[in-house]
Amino acid sequence: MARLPVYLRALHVLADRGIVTVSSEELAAAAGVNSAKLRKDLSHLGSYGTRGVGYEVQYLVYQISRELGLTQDWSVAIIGLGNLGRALAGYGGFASRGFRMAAMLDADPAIVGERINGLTVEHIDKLERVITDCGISIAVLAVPAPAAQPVCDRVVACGVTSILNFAPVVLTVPDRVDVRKVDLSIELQILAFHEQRKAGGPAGVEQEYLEAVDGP
Amino acid sequence: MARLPVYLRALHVLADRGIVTVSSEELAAAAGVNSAKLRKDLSHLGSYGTRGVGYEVQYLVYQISRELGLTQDWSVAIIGLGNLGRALAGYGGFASRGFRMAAMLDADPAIVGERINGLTVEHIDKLERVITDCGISIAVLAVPAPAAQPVCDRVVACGVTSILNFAPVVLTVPDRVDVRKVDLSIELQILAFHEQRKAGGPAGVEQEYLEAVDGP
DNA sequence: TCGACTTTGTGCGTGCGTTCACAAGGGCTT
DNA sequence: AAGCCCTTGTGAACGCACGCACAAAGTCGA
Repeated sequence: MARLPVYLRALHVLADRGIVTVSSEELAAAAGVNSAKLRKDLSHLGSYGTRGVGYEVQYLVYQISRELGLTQDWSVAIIGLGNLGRALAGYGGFASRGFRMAAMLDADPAIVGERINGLTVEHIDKLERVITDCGISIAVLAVPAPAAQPVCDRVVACGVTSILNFAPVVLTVPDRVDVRKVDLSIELQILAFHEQRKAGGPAGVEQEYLEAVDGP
Repeated sequence: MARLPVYLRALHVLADRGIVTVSSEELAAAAGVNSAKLRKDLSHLGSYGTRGVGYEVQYLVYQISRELGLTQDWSVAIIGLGNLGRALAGYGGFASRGFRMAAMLDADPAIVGERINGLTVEHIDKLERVITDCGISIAVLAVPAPAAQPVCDRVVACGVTSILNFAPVVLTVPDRVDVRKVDLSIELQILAFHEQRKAGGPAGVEQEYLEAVDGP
């Protein structure tokens, strides 16, 4: 389930506060979901709660981490070290969750060779060798839109089966490969949509289009 | 619908290629969705297709833009100009879609006063004035986790009703406010989950936990 | 030891989104 | 002008996820 990471983060916060036990009601509130939904989610992992008491925080952290595969380390490659790639490279939330930044690749000669977060940026020509040598299992694509599909194809050819794509394109991959997409522009557009509805829905109709195309 | 921006982007690509007309089948393939779903989505906007022919690309671009509220300009404030905030400030996909970067705010004295993308970073103490003066309707939060909720509260108090949150916390807001969350760490965790399932599911059970806690 | 209280785990009804399949409708050819 | 063919728009079935509400179960106090 896609909600497990949210629960996990809430549990980490509770653990840091020294809280030992938590009820489904409390945890659900912290995670921003319905308590019945949370209990059903957790029950799919097994019966880890104690009736009348709740869930033991540390134990639940471990169980969810194991379910998510965070008890083992995953080697991640960042491809494209522009503004966004650098932000990702410096993002602390990765290393603390079992993700190891293992390689950085870029096509720009001005960027290749630079050291970011203790890693040297390699040229993308070495992609195949770097991915194989570093045992990369997850690739993060922060490249320009036109480069995304070609780079994706090369990465997949190396055996990578998980891709996090920040480029605003729909990637085509074999069935065995998982792709998750983060599109910053789309998020803003969805907000604009709701914002507009609050303001009273789309203004103008056919007339407006004709004016926009032909002039008034 | 959350898919409209995807359709819109696909249509822009088609328009750039000089394509005048597109069938639901083709557009659906370009957007990576089922053709029936696409037709149903579009029919909710009105009957903009021609049976036997398809949809006129330019006309559809306009209709979707209008539905999404992209025919008017939205003023966006970026709060937090760390690595991620800078990446967002420099992201070209915003300006080209009717979003205007109107203000930048940060708490770090080393960052305040800096010019990024033609805008001067203001101190967060001026948040209320800047948001009011610039007519901000959408706020982008790229601040550290502990700062997110307080900043969010201040922004909401200024009348902003759309927030794009990059901080890894669950924001509490009044009902009238829309919040969209982008959590980079969660995306990676979901990929790790699927990656692990491909590799044969979670390894080890109870024994592993006891070892992790108590030592072997 | 027993009873009352608390909290988990889950069966069931509901509502939404997806998809198939087809009828309605417009263009193109003859 | 008429018929064929293509594509849209949509009715209906399916499946899934959500949430209510309750029984099972375990704890705590007397």
